Amino acid sequence: MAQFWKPGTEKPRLVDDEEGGVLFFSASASSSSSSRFGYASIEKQRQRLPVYKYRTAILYLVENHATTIIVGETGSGKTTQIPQYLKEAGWAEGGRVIACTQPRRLAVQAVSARVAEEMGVTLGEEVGYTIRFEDLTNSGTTMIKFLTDGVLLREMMDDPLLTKYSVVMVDEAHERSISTDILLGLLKKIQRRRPDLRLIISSATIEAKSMSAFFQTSKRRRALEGEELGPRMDPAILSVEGRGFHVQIHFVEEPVQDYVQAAVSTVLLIHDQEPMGDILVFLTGQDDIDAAIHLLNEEAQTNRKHSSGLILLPLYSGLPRAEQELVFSPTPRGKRKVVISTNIAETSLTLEGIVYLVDSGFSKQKFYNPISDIENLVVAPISKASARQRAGRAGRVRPGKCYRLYTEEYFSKEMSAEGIPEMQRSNLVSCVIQLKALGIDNILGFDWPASPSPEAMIRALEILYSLGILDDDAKLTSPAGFQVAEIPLEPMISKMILSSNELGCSEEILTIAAVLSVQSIWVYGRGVHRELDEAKLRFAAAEGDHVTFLNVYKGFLQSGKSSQWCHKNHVNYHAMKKVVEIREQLRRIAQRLGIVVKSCERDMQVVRKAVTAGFFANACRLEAFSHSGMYKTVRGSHEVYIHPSSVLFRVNPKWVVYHSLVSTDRQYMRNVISIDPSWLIEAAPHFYQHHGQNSFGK
DNA sequence: GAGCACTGC
Repeated sequence: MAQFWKPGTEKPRLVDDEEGGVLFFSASASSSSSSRFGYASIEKQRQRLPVYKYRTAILYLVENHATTIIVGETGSGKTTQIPQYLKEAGWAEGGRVIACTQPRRLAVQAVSARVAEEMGVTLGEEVGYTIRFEDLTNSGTTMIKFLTDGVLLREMMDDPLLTKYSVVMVDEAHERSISTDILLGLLKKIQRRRPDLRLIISSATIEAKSMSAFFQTSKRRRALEGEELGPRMDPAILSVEGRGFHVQIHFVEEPVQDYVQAAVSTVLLIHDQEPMGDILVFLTGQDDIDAAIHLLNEEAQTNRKHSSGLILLPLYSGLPRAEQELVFSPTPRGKRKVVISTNIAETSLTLEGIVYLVDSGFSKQKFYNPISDIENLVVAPISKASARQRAGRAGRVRPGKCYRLYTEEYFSKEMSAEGIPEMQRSNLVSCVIQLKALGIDNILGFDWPASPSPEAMIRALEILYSLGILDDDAKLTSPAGFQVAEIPLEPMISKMILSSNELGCSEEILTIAAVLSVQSIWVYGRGVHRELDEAKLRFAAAEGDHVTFLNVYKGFLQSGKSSQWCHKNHVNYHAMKKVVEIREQLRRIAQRLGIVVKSCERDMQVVRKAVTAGFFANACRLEAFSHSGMYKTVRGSHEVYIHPSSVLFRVNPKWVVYHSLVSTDRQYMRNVISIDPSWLIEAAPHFYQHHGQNSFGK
């Protein structure tokens, strides 16, 4: 056991040649372990950040290149400093604005607050931010604006050339979210019309080359532009080192059979043999995490000396807020904290004090099959980029150790360098409608950083056509198409809202739309399934989950939005507050679109019709003679089941539509409502035209 | 009979 590990090293930093006119600054390899001193002035602190050494170089490159790619490791200070350098160099003069996008709302808020503090200004004035539902900027005074990439996309609908921005910095571009990829594609287009616009793409090492290739304009274009004044069109690449400490990498010598068991053994091994310091374990989901904690607890009972002093903390998004926050509490003296986490700890939140890292090499990832139109969540191997990111989590406070539960040979020979961009793993309905709203007609010919499959594109176009959002020429219909594009929700939900106007149930449908937009309004946790089921029964509606949501919402309002009421009923208080907030936003949007907000009172049939009008593509029929509750999708005859969390579980109405599928050993429909099949033909004659009368018989 | 993570006027 003691010789389980074979030390290895991380792949060295990519230091590349200068082919194709790409300028490359290599960072010095110094292990920057300079410590921060307590009372240094903000200015001194800023100068100590690794990125400070590159201030002049960055400003030079931005001045002279249309696109600059910054390869920066965590802790380099690039996100907070570069926008300030740009402002100091005059890029915000004359009413122009410097934009910096982030993939996450929380990051936008945190970073903008930090920058405002460093500049000694009030947040919302010179430095501001915009996220969905929150605009803390002041047009006229805001010079540096942080925003989510999705918000910047929305801004393009009003101002396609982003004329008020002088520089757009796309941060964390290596995460390759759908909105980042759309944004990169559009920014490249804008550059041709606006030579004055500068782009900064911040990316992890491993992605820098493909980013550079993407922004490289063709030789012919460059020859044409060569004579003109203006920035060079070829991208520059600059590498900035981070502030992380060295992390020693260990691989297993033989492949492991069971990564949960291996993770547990490794935690015990570290606890046995290594000095104090907290451990972070990456597993794939709640199941794995609960199993690992169970095994470690068992160990604690049978072999006390092995595991005494371990504090076991699960971490995943579905965990109630209070339990999530335990991972941030300081470790008591003489104890060792073991955080067992999903990918949430890889990007979304940062744990301080982690010294040991156990990497299973797997995560749950979404995949999309355009033929069946089904998105699956499956356990899949992570990429080298992810492995590297995970390892880095162990070196934030002092040198750390990373234990990888896969072999070095597997890492170097089989693990893919980078993950598959989300664009190539998703249903593209939302993406297509956004591009259409931005006036991009030739979607199949769009210049993407990573092209989605034509099948997925065609499937999205087909569904949008059936929803009446696109016409025969694949243009947005008026008014429905333009209205759906305005609503910041999944197009199927937006369509449901539009239909509710005609059906006279918009009050109810707005509530349902808001509930479907939050993760879950229920509190679920280990060992409380039965209590949750009982609580649900108090609200359960025979029609299905959507109508059940209406009952919960009504109860919540009647309780005076009480957190105690939520606790008593296993309802997630934070989720319900968000529902109220989103619903209010949707109500305003609906009114702006001319929707009359009206209640259908007790008539749930119209509510079900409105849901069907949006979700007809997800219609399923119970298999006759099936006692196992097996359904088949009307479109593709795929085998699906009602999720056990649904109020219709075991009720099994003959016809249902679902909101989403989750797949484990089976495909489970989540959020299900019973319908009458005749509504399907009413809602989408084209979609179901090839089905004869018989297939809809009762 | 049971849920990776984000996000949008």
